[in-house]
Amino acid sequence: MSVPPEEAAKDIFEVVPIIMREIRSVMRSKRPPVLTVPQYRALSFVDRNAGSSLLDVANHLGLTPPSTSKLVDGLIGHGLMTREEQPVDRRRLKLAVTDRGHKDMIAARQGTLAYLTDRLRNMDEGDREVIVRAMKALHLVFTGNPKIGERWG
Amino acid sequence: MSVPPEEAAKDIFEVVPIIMREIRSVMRSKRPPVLTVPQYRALSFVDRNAGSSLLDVANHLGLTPPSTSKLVDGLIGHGLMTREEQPVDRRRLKLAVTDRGHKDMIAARQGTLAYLTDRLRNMDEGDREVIVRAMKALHLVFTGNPKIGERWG
DNA sequence: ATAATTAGTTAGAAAGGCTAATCGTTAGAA
DNA sequence: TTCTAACGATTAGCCTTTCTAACTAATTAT
Repeated sequence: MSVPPEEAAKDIFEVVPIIMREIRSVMRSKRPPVLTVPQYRALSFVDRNAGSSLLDVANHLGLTPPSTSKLVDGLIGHGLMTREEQPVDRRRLKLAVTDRGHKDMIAARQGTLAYLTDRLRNMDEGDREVIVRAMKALHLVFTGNPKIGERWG
Repeated sequence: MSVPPEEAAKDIFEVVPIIMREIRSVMRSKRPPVLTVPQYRALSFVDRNAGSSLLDVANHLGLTPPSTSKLVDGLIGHGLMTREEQPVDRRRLKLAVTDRGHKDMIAARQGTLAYLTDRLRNMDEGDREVIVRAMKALHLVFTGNPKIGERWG
């Protein structure tokens, strides 16, 4: 039986915001320290791509450069990231994650994954397989990249 | 082959924020009028459940009553919702969506669905079926409700 | 050399979220 | 029945996130 794209879109639009709210809520509930979802995403990205510029991060997060600048300001203020000048092109920043930033990022990830894992533990195993396949397909559609998981190194 | 809950959790945590960012970005890009995701969700809920109280909406959105009060204030200020007193219990509000609120909500929904549909159009049909099944399973896990789609009336 | 482009920041506004305190209404118990 | 407890909603005050517009500094191209 055929599944039109409209139907899949409807279901995604219904369910994704619900899950996202849970994720946000879990990440906010850990304290201290607190990492918001964008903060976590920024740390994670720079951690994987050492020496990223501000625009690299902005593109990855889907934020404007000013918003990203403020976000990075905050992370630096909390000692989770550093901002260096590059001799090659003095306009471009060279961002890097500090040890503490790395630790906080891992902690935030673990906390959230533990929560999600717990939610998924009692479900039908076939459903979990379907979810994994769906996430891979969606990742491809929305990023052009078929591979999930580089993020986790 | 067995899919442990940890793996599904990881994939969800990777992919859901990406999709959510797209949804948010599409909803923000329509103008005028602009509806944010929580605004859309509040309108949609009240539209389906005419006469809802503020707490009903707050529970649905997962927000505190004060936050919801502000959100509703904004919607009323833009002429998208009305707030009435109930004679039965004068503490409880009776919220309702105006014609314009209904129209804006439909427009926001259509715009977002059109975007998502477009993204999903060129994918393998089997993948779409997997996505639909995954969304239903996730909806059940995160809401306790197996049924998606009441939202759309 | 000067103009255009690029990277990033600052300024100012709006939205969205929280907790704590308050007000009016209703329900329950002495 | 009265008085107290609980409930629904708002206000006040705070902080964060995001935007757009305007700016500075550095680099590239004409």
